[in-house]
Formats: sequence, structure tokens, C-alpha cells
Amino acid sequence: MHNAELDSIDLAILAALQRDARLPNKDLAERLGVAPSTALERVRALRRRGIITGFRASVDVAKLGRPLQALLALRVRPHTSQLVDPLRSFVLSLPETITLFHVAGAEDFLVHVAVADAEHLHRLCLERFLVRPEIVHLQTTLIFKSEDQPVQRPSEM
Amino acid sequence: MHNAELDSIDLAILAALQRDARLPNKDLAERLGVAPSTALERVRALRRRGIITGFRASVDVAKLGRPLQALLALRVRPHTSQLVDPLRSFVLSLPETITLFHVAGAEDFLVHVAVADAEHLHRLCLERFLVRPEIVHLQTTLIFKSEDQPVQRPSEM
DNA sequence: GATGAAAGGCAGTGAAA
DNA sequence: TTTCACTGCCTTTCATC
Repeated sequence: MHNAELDSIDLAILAALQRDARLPNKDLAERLGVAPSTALERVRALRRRGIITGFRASVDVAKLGRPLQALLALRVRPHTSQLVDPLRSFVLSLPETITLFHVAGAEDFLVHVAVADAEHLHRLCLERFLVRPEIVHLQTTLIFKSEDQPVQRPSEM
Repeated sequence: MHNAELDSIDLAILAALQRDARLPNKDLAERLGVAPSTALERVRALRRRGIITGFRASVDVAKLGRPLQALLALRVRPHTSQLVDPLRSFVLSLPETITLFHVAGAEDFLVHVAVADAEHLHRLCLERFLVRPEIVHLQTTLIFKSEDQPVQRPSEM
């Protein structure tokens, strides 16, 4: 499964494009010390191999009026795919959802959400989640801050 | 703080560029039904306003040899900035770290990590986290699957 | 703020090493 | 697999509305 034959040029491409996906190919090539056509082909190969899965604009949810983030831990009973799959789709269809984690342990899902304020969070829990009978438990954890990091090295650490 | 005066064109730009940050400006303009120069200026304005924070390549960590993901819940005592700030920097410097959540509640941090295998996870917990005296508790939750979602609407829901 | 024309520059192709 | 050279098209600017 790991297609991890990456040389230092590939790693440099991943680092550069994780920082700026719109870096012009000419500039990228210059940084790598290779010809532009080489850089172009390397990037395409990384996409073909599924190592680069896409290029996405990052949006500041706080600036869009949702400055409050939380993690909702859901326990679902019975935990059958008949109930779990529709719940997954439902959670992903909510505009408040940023990430859905399907986890092992006492809880079954963790939902990272962004909301306008505490009142909005309260309504979300009561009117969207707890109205569903398969959700037998919900625990809310407020997020003070979340910080992302680029993916760094291939495997061995 | 919320700069959220976004018309339907801005929202369409956010939707399009979250799906594909490299969508050619010409194509973007065509979708929006405006001139290329207009689309260009709108995107630049969204960046200036801090609504678009950047353009990033998405990388498949599993393909880089780290197919196993987990959430590590850390309790830190005493919870003073003198201890917390260096810990934050440390966690963000680990190549295994994807996201660091600073949270309210029984735990103080949640760390989303990607590792090669269970053995690697075990070593990470014992040799990187639990060796630090300020970490008084660590709970590991395996992630079966995580699904991201683009940011959708501005505020009211 | 949005438009359209004009100009410069870049992406992307194909042949060769 | 990388490089070089070339063509076409896109990005970007600016004057205008």
C-alpha cells in the first residue's frame, strides 16, 4: 500500500506545495534545481500515485462567522452499519461539520464542528444530534485553539 | 471580527477553490458568470480579507507509510503557560503530528497523529510523550476513518 | 466594483540526449 | 528521466464604464 519511493526532490515538492499549492511551476523548479518540465512531471506523478490528493483553498471559518469550535463525542447504539452509515452522511451534510472521526473506544464518533456561539452549539446538540434516537450519548469539548501541521517525512522516525 | 460580507459570487469562489485551488482563473470566471479580471480581483480580495488563508496541497499520509491514525488525549499538570507553550512547540515539531487541539475539559490537549503501525504508536507514546514529567495522563483513541468537509455557508444556520 | 483589450509570461508539448 | 525550445493560451494590468 505505501508507494513510498520518494527521493529528496519529491519531498521538497510536497513541502513546497503544502505551503503554497499555487506556487508557479517555474518557481518550484528553480527551488528544486531542476528544469520546469521535470518539476511539472514530478508533480503530475505525485498526483497519479495518489500521494498528492488535491489542491485546496484554506478558509478561515471564524471570519465566516463561526469563531467557536468544539469536538462532539457521540456514542451510537446499536452500532450497526444500518444505523451508522446514514448517521455518517447526516453529520457530513451539516454545515457546522469540519471533520468526522470514526473512532475505536467508548465513543464511536468525534465530530469537529465550528459554530457562531454557545447558543448555536447548544441548538446543534439538542436539535440536530440528540433528537436522533441512535445517539445515546453526547459529550461536548470546547476547542480553545487548533493548529495544523504539514505532513513532513515519509515513514521512519 | 467577522468580515462576513460575502455575496453569492464570493461563496461560489470559496466552494470552487476549496474543491480545487488550482482551478484556472478563466474557468472560475466562466462558472461565476463574470470576467476573468473580476474573478481575479475577488479572489485577491478574499485573501486580503483573510477569508482565504492559503492554498495547500493535500497529502495522503497513508501513502507516505503512516496508515494508522490516532488521537492522543493529554493531561498536563500544572497547566501553566510556562509548561504548556514548550509542550505545544514540541508536539507541533513531531513529524507524526497532524493537528494539535488545545481543549477545555478533563484533558488539556488532543493530538491527531499518523503513524506507521501499532508499534510506532506505542513508541511515540512511551518515548516522546510519557517521558515528559508535565504529562500526567495520556489516553489513546484509534481512528478508523476521518473525513473532512469543505466549509459551507457563512453563519446563520 | 466590473469590464475588455493588450502584453508579458507561463504551462505544456515534443524531440533529443 | 531530464532537458531544451517553441507555441498557444492564460494571467494580469490598466484605462474605461
